[in-house]
Amino acid sequence: MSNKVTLSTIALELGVSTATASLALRDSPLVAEKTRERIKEKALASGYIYNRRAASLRTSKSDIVGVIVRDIINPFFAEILHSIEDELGLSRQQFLLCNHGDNLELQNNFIGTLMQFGADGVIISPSIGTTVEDIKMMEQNGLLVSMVARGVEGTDIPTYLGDDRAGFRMVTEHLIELGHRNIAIVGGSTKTSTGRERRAGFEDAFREANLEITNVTDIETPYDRKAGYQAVSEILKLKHPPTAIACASDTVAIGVINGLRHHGLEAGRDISVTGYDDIDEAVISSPALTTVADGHREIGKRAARALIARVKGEPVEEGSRMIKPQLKIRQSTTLAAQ
Amino acid sequence: MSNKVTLSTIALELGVSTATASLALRDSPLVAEKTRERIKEKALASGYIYNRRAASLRTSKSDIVGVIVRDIINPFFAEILHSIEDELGLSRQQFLLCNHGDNLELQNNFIGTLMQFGADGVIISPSIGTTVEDIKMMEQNGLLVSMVARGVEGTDIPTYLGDDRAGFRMVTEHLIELGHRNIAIVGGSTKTSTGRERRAGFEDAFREANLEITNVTDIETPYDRKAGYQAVSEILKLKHPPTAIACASDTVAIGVINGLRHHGLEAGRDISVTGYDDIDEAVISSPALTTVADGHREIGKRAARALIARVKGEPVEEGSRMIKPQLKIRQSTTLAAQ
DNA sequence: TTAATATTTGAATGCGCTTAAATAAAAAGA
DNA sequence: TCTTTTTATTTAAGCGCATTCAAATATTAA
Repeated sequence: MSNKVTLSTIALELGVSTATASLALRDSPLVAEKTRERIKEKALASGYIYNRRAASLRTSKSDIVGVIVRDIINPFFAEILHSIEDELGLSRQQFLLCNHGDNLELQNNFIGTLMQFGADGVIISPSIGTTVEDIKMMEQNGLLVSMVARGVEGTDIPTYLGDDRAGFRMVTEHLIELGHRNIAIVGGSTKTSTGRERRAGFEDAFREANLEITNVTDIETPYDRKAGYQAVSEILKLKHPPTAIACASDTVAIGVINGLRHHGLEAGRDISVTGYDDIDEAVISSPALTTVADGHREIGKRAARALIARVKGEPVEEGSRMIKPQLKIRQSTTLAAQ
Repeated sequence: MSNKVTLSTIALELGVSTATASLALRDSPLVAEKTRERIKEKALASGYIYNRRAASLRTSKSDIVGVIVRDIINPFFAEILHSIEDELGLSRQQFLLCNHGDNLELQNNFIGTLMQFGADGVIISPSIGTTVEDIKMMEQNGLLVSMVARGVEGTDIPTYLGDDRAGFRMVTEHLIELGHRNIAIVGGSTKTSTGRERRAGFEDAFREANLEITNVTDIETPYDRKAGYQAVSEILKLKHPPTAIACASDTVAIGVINGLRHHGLEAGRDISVTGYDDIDEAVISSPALTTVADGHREIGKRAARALIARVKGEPVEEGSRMIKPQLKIRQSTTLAAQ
């Protein structure tokens, strides 16, 4: 183990001051070109490693941000994380990750840890139960915030969302056009704004079509395949089973499709199933999923950009913080059986 | 923004030294009970936040480790990450994540960054091309290493792997028993040890059964659904299409199943398909996937534990670093058509 | 040649914490 | 009462870097 080489090691060996060395390594114009080269060369040759902790202690900037999502196993969040990662990489920020799993305590513990690390900020898809006070507390402690996919009412923190109401209205309209009147909703929770918005979009579509909602089964589940799979048996037990199932996410929809198949039913032929999100998998699953592209990668990117801007003290890019959804009609929906 | 309250703020207000305050907050027996309580109370009341950067500068321990995997979008790694996260949480370590995507440069850049942050160690599933020197360099710079899912030949760094050779032999034996002789292999790369091991296991099974391998198509692809989906058309074009497709991962297998369905073929009826890994999704996909449980969550857990032990200076738990695989026979395999 | 200005470097300081060594205070023993 | 032990607290010295600000040197103008 080579003895640690620090700035002063280099400075000493070269007979300059640490100040000069520091400035040289950061390409300051205050230091002569020749000196700079000598210093940089020496640093490289002696295996110098910049100590960010020391620098950070001095500058009170850490180049660390927190990323908090519900669960990275969910492709929705995994894909968002990817776009965040890309964006952070561009400005050389690293991130500490936390899956809160809608456990508020876990989330807030992690936030405390972020503050201890002197994180510059946090990109968060907040847990159910997160309050305005939680957010305020972060900002007061120097943790800049940017929110993604879920918001918290009553703050003006940059928050990037899909337009769930509009999106869910779109799928519902599509199903109505196909003749479906008895539609089950599977997945999500009315404890989240997202869940409520989707329900509202559903009702919008019916109202717009001058139809009464006579028969709606609403099953709240987690956003995963298994939940969708299991919901099927519940649905098929109903006195009047639906002719279409509108899911709150693609993962749920894929679970539903598999569950139906288990019961001998094929989505897109015997029954219609829609997803939501348009994850990578949607287009290659079978049948290819009719779903809504909610721009989740885009909101991830924008949330990251907003945070970076805030950290740099730049103004946050103007423009809508809500992404327009797009209906993707594929093979999992079909005409309602008469 | 309240002015920063530090140890010395508290010490000053209470008329004690910062040393006492520091010791008190960490429950040192060196400080009187009454004093400790006073200090803790004050700290709480004044909103004191422990500054880890300062502490870390002093102690040269950061409580940060790096986690490097190929791609977190892959459920195999996402599930491994989860078990790592759980394990790290138990000893209050945070992690910086990096998806290298088999880009060596990206990986090594990140490793450099970890050193700058003074990370205690790194849990890595190394990129293709990682050399023994790369690993040595990390250790020499104080970055303790523990490897998972992939190894690097020629080091005695704790490395936790599935037994891919044994596992792939198991699926192959299963397929042979079902009467399959013309089996295609899809996914993976012989550039990785994993890829080579699987191929060896495949050959083991044939040799053991005293069969010649007369007809094997080996398609190297990334480990994702799309790759599996696309490989199908290639396979179906063959003069002698296989009666079974053994995939290198469950994700590939699911892609293959969907691809087959696109061509009107149903896995588990017209053709057999096997996966590998036994990710959560395997059991609820349809048909439920015949696959090998390779204990990936377990190796994640063990790799994390090993690293933690090393960081604490404790001996690394003894015992095998290779997990015994287990064959999971489900519905995606069936007798070979005559 | 001198004065004025621009360029380059160095010494000192502090960021907030930990820790070994030193000191002070209290308790116990003689 | 005076030591000796024991217990409680403080002093002081960094950890490695960035950042004034003043000093030294080089450059130009007068």
